[in-house]
Amino acid sequence: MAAKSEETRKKILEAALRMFRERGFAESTMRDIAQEAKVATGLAYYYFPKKEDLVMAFYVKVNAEMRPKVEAALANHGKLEQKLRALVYVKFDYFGPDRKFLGALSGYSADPGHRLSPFSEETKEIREEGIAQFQTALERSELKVPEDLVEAMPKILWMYQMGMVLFWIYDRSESQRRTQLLLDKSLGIVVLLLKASSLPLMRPVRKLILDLVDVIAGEESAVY
Amino acid sequence: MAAKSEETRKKILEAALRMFRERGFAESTMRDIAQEAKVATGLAYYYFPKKEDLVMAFYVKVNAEMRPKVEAALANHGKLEQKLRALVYVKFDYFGPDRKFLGALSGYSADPGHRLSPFSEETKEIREEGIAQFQTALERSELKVPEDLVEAMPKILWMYQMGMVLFWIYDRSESQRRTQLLLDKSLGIVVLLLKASSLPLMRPVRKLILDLVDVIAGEESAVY
DNA sequence: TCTTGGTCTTGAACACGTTCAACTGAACAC
DNA sequence: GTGTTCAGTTGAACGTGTTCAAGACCAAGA
Repeated sequence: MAAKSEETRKKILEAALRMFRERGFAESTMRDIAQEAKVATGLAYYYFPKKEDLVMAFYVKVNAEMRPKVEAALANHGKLEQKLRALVYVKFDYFGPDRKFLGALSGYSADPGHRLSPFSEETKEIREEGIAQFQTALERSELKVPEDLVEAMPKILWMYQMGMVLFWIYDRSESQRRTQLLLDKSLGIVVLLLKASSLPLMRPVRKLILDLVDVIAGEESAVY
Repeated sequence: MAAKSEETRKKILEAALRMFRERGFAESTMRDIAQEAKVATGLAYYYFPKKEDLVMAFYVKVNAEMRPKVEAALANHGKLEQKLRALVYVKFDYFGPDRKFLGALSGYSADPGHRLSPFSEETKEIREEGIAQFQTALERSELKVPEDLVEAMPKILWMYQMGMVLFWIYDRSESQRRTQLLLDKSLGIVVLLLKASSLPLMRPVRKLILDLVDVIAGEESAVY
């Protein structure tokens, strides 16, 4: 029965996450994790070929757990600003207890070649789910996004969110007050810019931005 | 005599850089480096307590070697756009042969807590020298930077440069054509925005941006 | 010349991520 | 029942970054 195997896998993952939270990523050795899960070292590697894979599993787990809250945040029509704020806060809430341990990881975040990077092939599914959230947020908002921006806008907003999360992870101010501030100040600007972008006058500016997005997020691109 | 010691240090550093370039950072073991330098493993650690310290030494070395070229690029008055482009190109030229090996490192780039990050305490000196370059570029340009932006503008431009370099490092397109494109498209925008920012009408916008910069780059901040 | 005190230098040892050959036991075929 | 297979499991072993106790070397003082 596959149940037994699944059980073991779960036991190891849970031991790992417990340990990551308590002491941090680097400080938790695979030996300790295996011991905590009461299995041999090798077995941990049987289920998670790399230590990083434990982190990938963590991403997936948290992502799944967040889903209902995200859906709640997007449930009905409403102001875009509030929806964006809500989306970001769901992430802060769920990653909250792991902020410190995420910090240890996010060295990788800038390297799109690294599996744990939010821009990597391996995290593609999670990333696209994230982008889709912003698409929904836009659709259910008071804003009419210009036709030519419809495709790029969710990506841009997702990027904005990643920036916020990254800043939050490294924010050493008490209760991450700085992130709070940054979010307050920048959200308004983002929405304002979005509104302004609809003006007919702005057509050439939109073209410019789209070109940039194309280069940055394009097919054979470095990032994404 | 300190000369002997200096000699040994240099020998080790050179062996390391040679090896990093040939096989990459992760692939060069400290044992190999020491052997290549014909010393015991422990001695490499005597001069460079961590493997990373070899990289720090590399930063410092390249930074020093770049200085004359940078000064040449900034020598006389001229168009800002050209100066900015020149500054970025000096970096590309000097880091060119090491693009691949930089990629292996720049995992760290997002983590301001990591010594090798361009935002860390350890790289402060290099960073400030870089920011000063942009200050000079602004001073010797055709542009009159509004009083209230004088302090922040060099930092913003330095950030812009870091973005370009990061993108370049990960750019897998042939001859980094994408970076080329991005630079072409974005430089114009940057200069345009800078010019537009001088309009009296833009005062409140400037205030907004300065607030943002304050939060992001402020004292007890995460970044910087 | 001998002693001393410091700077250099050595290689073995340690902890960690990771690999692997060997073993166990349950499911299935006959 | 006996044999076969294979997912699951074990712990020893390997290569890596890093540490460290011990020794070599050398300049300066006696």
